Amino acid sequence: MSPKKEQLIAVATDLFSRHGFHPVGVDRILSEAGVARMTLYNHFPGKDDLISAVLDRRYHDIMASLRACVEPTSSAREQLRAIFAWHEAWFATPEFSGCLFERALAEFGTDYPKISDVAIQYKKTMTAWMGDMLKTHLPEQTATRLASILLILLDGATIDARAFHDPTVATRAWGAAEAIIEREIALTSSNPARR
Amino acid sequence: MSPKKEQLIAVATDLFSRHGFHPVGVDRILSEAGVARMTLYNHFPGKDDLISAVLDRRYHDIMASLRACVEPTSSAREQLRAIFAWHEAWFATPEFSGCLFERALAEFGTDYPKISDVAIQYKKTMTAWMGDMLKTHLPEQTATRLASILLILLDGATIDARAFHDPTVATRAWGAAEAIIEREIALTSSNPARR
DNA sequence: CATCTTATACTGATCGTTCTATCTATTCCA
DNA sequence: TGGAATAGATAGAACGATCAGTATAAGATG
Repeated sequence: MSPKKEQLIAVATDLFSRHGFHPVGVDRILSEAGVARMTLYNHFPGKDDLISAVLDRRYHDIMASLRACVEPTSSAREQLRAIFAWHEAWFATPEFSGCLFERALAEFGTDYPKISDVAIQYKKTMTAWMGDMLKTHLPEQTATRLASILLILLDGATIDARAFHDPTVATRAWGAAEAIIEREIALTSSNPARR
Repeated sequence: MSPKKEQLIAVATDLFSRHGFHPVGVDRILSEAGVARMTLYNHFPGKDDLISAVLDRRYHDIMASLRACVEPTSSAREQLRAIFAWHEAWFATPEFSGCLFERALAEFGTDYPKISDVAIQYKKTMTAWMGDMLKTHLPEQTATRLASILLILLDGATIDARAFHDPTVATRAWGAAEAIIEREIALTSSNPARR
């Protein structure tokens, strides 16, 4: 990919993260990236598509970073713990400013599919991934329901970590997740009929 | 309060809820409210203050609505259940479009205190309220930690309910909350030394 | 030669905000 | 009861700034 296009995405990601999508104008991205106006419009039909590209990039980066943190050979619980730990480390990052997908959803709603689709896909992918981990210990239906709860915990933790500038919410979220998982496993194993 | 001011807040609330804060211009609020330009600027120094007033109003409305749903004489668990049920009913509302406080935080971050303070105050109030309920059954420190988890669950459920257009996340969130509370109560009562 | 990037000027629209001048309703005093 | 004073609301023009996007032509790189 063109280095100019790369830099546009990188600078746009930084600016959008710090100030939001609407408040950051094309002009600012251009001057901060040191790129000419027409170069942007040669690579992207419009600002919407730049936003979309930023979210796409972010999606792949995050998934790659997450997968690198999760040892596929370890137990399901260990893998889930790694996901929550990844979030805590992320929250503690100085540049942490919430989840870009959530903020895109908050600013644009679900009316701009080009933008919101990535955000929703991210949620679905995470839920499915965690669901797969849980299915090694739990019946499918239970695992799916539990995964949706884990997503709620991760999303809620991300929101509150930003609002309170407090990375430790991830620890409490993981504590809650562990309690729920343990309870469900205990219920299932003590009552094999549920399998 | 002046009826014109009232209507400005009402119309602005509706438009902000449906489209976000940045995309809705002053002109649109004025024309939709049938109010003259200068009338707005006589009541509010600027758009920021109108947003702030909208959030303030929302804060008081929500707290009043919540308090009306929570029977003060019933048990702590019943009160908490009522809070989660209130959220589920809210999610199922046709005009539900996420939490306006969260969306204000997402759009403006914590750099505009006039706007973000209300959002953060709402979170703190909710946490303290739920913490007080839990303190009737649990030691203070445990109750505080648990309340922060309940807030995570409520915030996460609100986010996901909007993203997936699915009000039932509230039910799963409450199931998780119940599990965590039960476990904590069992732990405390079986080990009085923790009191 | 061809492709990419550059700079600059420009479009038409919209942004939040201010100004002016007129209109309407209430209030207060004679 | 009548008339002036006051306050609030009105319409509409205009402000300078910024918005996303386009046009054009020269410069760079291979």
